[in-house]
Amino acid sequence: MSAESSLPECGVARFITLLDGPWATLIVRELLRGPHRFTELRTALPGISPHTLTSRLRRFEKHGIVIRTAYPEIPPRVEYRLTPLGEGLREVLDAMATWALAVPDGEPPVTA
Amino acid sequence: MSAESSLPECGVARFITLLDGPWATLIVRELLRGPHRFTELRTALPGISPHTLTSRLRRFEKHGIVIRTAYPEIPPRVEYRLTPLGEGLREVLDAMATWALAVPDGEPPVTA
DNA sequence: CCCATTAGTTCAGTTGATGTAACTAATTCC
DNA sequence: GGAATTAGTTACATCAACTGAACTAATGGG
Repeated sequence: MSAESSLPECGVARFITLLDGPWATLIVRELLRGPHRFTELRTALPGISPHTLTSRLRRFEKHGIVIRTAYPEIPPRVEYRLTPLGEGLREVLDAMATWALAVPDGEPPVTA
Repeated sequence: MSAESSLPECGVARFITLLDGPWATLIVRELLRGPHRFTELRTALPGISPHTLTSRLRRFEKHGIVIRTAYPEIPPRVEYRLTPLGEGLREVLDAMATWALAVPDGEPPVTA
């Protein structure tokens, strides 16, 4: 059963189903800067494994968030770019960043 | 080491550090509807374990996102409510929901 | 006296995601 | 001929988050 295809009705629940895990949102953040090749994404996201990167990209592709374009060259070249739907995430990430930057960084100084 | 206190500089990375895991965002969604007691939150979020709920709530409290108020009664009564900072998440969740609802639900019809 | 209630805590156990390493194809460069 | 490059894939091991059940305190009710 492709239960993974049926998204929750609640918008918020739906969002976190699509962009779960620590990497998904970060990948989108990079793609928002422009199209990237597989290796460029790996470089931009230190620590991500090719396995994880591939799985996230595949899911995005499946849901129409990114477009994968493979050029028949040697060595291979593949470009990932956001679709208009994916571009719509810019507002969400902007909202996230705006809010998060307002959160005090460390512990409030121990005044006691 | 309280490395957990130092948040990433990037707003987006910071956000997902604060609201990680599948439950964090859902808890905020509930709290956005108004203050809740511990048990009310458990009821509103079927499947969450008390352990997970407590840990999320503690983190939120630590970062000034929620306020925990314990009334010295028997049986105990504890109320969780968002701080003004936490209320600021309303815009973020709204953006998430708005975007996610625009994502087609199932597989795109096989037109080929 | 014993049970129910509330807000947790603690322990242990499982699952799923994530990372690591190695390996592939196909062509160009040396 | 052999190395390098790119975009993955596969298998395997690991790790952490999450769950579940049981247990705590303190008091009111039957």
